[in-house]
Amino acid sequence: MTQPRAERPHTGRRRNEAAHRAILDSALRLLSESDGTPVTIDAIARTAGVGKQTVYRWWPSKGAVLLDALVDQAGQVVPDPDTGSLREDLRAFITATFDGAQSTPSAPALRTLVREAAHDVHLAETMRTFIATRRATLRDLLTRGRDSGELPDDADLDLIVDQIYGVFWYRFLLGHAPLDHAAADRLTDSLLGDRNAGMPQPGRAPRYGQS
Amino acid sequence: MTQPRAERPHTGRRRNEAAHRAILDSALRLLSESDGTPVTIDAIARTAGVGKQTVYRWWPSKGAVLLDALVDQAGQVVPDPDTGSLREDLRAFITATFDGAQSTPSAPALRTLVREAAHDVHLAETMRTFIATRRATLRDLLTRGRDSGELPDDADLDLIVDQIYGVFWYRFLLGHAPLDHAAADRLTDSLLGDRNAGMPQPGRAPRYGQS
DNA sequence: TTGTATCGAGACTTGTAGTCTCGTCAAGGA
DNA sequence: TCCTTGACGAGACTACAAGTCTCGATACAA
Repeated sequence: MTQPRAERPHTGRRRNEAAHRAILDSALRLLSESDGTPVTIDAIARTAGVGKQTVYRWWPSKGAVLLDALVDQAGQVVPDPDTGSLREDLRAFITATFDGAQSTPSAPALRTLVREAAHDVHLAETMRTFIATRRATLRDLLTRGRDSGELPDDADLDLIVDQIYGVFWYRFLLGHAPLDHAAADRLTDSLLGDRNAGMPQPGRAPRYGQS
Repeated sequence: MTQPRAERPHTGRRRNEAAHRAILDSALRLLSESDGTPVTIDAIARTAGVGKQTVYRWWPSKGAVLLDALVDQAGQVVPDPDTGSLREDLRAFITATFDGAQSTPSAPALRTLVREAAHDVHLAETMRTFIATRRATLRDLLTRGRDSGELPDDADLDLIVDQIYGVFWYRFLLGHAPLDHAAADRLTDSLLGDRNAGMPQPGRAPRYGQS
């Protein structure tokens, strides 16, 4: 794992940042315009006015380009609301997740990306870590809620996380049902108990102690 | 849509049922043994001792072969318990769904199949209808529960269905958390209210009337 | 000016789905 | 029995996409 860069500074022509940007832009555009058919490297390079080798000089695989394009525009902003109320935090997180995937022009892009990930090991791995940060944030949010007594001590946080992301991906990929604010609200209430939304209730007071 | 078969009975050699079976068996075996790499038609035909054209004489695409192989061995048996208790019915349905996908040797096969479906329109469509029958059964089960008052009238049945299948597919495909009986139980309780599992409780009595 | 690394361009290799062709084989009809 | 018909195994072939390789041109620094 020697780094030759440390020995000799750099000679020769520098990498072209403009080409880098053009590739990302083309990738994102093609991804957005895709009707489900996979986006090809040839198409990306051609529309970016760039040689294929240039693409592979910056990224190791097609999947890496596509994911980078999407991340680049979506930003790495993970919502992490902290209003003091678990219910409000959760509602905000779910709403932001739903909105984030739908409002941007990247919805079809993200769908295409998932399809590509099914065959691209490199992309699948990168996506997993991308998703993991969001899962971790959500889990922290739930942990706060459990510590404050808004969730019972024996609540299965992983199951709650999976119910949220399960519903999200399931509806996002199949598109058979909406991912709107109403759905976010109902999902929140379903997970925290929908009969007493926001209202304190004796039978549900915080419990300290192992079940 | 004329049926020439009605005019002239049939002449020539008949289709070989043995070849048909051999293809399905080979497909299923390769699917089961697959480590994630896609199963090729060449491999199926070769291990079945059959020409590629014979495969395409029976099925329109690779995906059709794979799905048929899986359906053939899994059977079309959709669990539909009716014990009189929604909670028990739901628990049984979820447990059966979890078990069905995992206990058989078809778990890796099903995972591979989903990956293939990402690129095969024909397969994706067939799979959608396959899944739809299961969704419908689950929805009927929930409707029974709502009619009997075990679910409130304003319960979002579609959301419950999606929570169940969302968690199922999410965990099945990612494999980061178990799909065991404990998980099925917790999911059931989460959806019906986990604080009073099986016990009648005044504050949660069935409510008739729109919210 | 010269050495070096990147550039655009495109030929090339590899792998796979699906088609086409060929000689063979089985089944029914004449 | 022989002939027609259509399925059979085998494999060549086409189409297409990922990724590699090569080439002459170009930009930057010593």
